[in-house]
Amino acid sequence: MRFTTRGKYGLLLMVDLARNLGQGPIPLKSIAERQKLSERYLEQLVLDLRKAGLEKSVRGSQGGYTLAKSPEEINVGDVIRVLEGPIAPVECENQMDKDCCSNTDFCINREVWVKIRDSINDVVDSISLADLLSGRDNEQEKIKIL
Amino acid sequence: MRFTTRGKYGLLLMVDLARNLGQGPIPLKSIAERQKLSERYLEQLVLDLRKAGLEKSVRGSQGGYTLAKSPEEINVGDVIRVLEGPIAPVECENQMDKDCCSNTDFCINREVWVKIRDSINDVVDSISLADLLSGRDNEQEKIKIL
DNA sequence: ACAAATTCCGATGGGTTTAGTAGGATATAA
DNA sequence: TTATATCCTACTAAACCCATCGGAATTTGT
Repeated sequence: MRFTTRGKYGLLLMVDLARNLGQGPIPLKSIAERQKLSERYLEQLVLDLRKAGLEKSVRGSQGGYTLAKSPEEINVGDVIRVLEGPIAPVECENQMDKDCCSNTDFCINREVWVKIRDSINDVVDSISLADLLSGRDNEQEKIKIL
Repeated sequence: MRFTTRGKYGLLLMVDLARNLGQGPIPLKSIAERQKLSERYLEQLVLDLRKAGLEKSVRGSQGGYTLAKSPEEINVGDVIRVLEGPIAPVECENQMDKDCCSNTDFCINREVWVKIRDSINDVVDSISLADLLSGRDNEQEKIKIL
């Protein structure tokens, strides 16, 4: 039950952009260096993020990327779903919302998968890039861990 | 973000055993037929489930498997963690509970991964095999979907 | 004693996915 | 015109998933 590096790196990328807001377009090279990731691999991620309307790009020398919206308006869930696809803990996603197969054991278990899906979506949709930068919940988190 | 078929099939297997409780040991062959799964593949899953103490086996003719505990005492989370390993949405699990790397962007994002992990564990630990059989939450679920 | 059923266990293999790398086209600033 | 970047597609090595296979060990029934 893992996200791939697409989601992991993509969120790093977006947080980096959010932190460097207002400095003009940020070239991928500098992000790759700061985050110690492959620039070439990040290229593929930003491509999807831009197409999804989460980033804007400026081509050519002095070019780079900026967030297309403010950090408050971009949720972690937006980023992750673009890079990882829709969150669905088991296959049969298209039917996960339907009452399609109510007499099999799979659909007895469907309750489990639906609840997992919903809980993950709730978490990622409740955290914005701005939240991450401000560390809003970090203290709660530390209390919980200790 | 998917579980593998191990978790999916394993839960089917356990629900099947729970349903056929009190009928003596259930041979894998009959489970495989009912659930339309490969008996050979299920073999590998029950091996782990038995070693983890969730099932008991009886070898030889007329043998099979039974739940090692009552369906009320077995949570979905028990089953899934045995078959899929610990729930951890990104790598670095061993350190996910520690305050190990507080100055990197990864650990700014750690808040996200920790919350996802906890929310999944909360869901799967709150549902027992007995809950699934009784369909306790199914009505809530249908209301939510419609 | 023997045959059938069944679990136990390790090895192997084909297909898919992941995590990049590579090549080259296009656009822009200086 | 050169250097810097993004854009886009194709490729690849390694890992992982989903089984299948062969055969040993155990138990019941005849």
